[in-house]
Amino acid sequence: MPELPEVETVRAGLAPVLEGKRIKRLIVRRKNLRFDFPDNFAKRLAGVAILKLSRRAKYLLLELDNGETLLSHLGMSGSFLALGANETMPAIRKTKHDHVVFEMFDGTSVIYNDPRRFGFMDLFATDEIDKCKFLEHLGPEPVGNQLSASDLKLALSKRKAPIKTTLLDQKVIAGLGNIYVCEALFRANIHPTARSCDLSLEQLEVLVEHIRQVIRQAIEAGGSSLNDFTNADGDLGYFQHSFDVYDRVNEPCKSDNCSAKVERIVQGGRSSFYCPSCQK
DNA sequence: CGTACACCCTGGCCGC
DNA sequence: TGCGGCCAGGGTGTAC
Repeated sequence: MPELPEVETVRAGLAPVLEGKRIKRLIVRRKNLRFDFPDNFAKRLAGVAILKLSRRAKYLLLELDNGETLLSHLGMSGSFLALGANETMPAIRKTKHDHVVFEMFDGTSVIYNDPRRFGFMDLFATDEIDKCKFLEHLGPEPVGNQLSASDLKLALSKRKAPIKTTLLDQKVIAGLGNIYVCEALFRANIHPTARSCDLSLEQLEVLVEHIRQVIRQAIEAGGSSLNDFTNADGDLGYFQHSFDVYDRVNEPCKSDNCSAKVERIVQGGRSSFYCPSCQK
């Protein structure tokens, strides 16, 4: 489900609920999600305070006051819901895949739900979190000033694979997923099958600017809700209404003076949506 | 090292 | 109403 903007939306929603608060009890209803939970997971978190919520790529990081950091990945279908002390579970909500519940001393609960169980949670020493196996090879964040067209040019120089699949590689840019790669390539007028190494520095400058822009706009919109993505308050994002190409096969291109229809191809087993007229 | 592909898992939707 | 096939926001392991 979630790409960078959705994870950032979750982080922003959970921060006021969890930062500075202490965990009373952790309920873990399965022994594993994608991977086994770390040893004594619930026991290690009971009584621990959460200092700070941050995000790296598509990872949510909860810095704890015991010297450890809880790293959480939402996979394709993970979501967190915060329930205040006096709030009750929405009646229509499906609870079958509520796998982890954080019960806080102040009475709030934070529930992790993940039908497909591609998500996972792990614990690492806070001072080594950047070197943990999940984060150590990540490329630059797309927003902020770490991503430059010249660095990207170098990273792509020996890549003959299509730009679409290369941009999904988290070692190249961290946090992009299928939706925002499709959208950024459309805005930059770059065809998804273009060979990565063939793109000029000028094209990459345009691409980098559009990646930054689309990610920022999606964060402002609270992410994209395709089927059921909601933020920590249970609300839907609305960036899906702004898609130019994603999931719009056979619908008209949104560019002025373009009469083409959006097409879909499969690359690396994933759908790519693009305008055959605007993207070269 | 780069690339292609199967696979992990559940659920929604579509055609029959 | 049921069933098979296909699709889905991600990442990893393997073979070449």
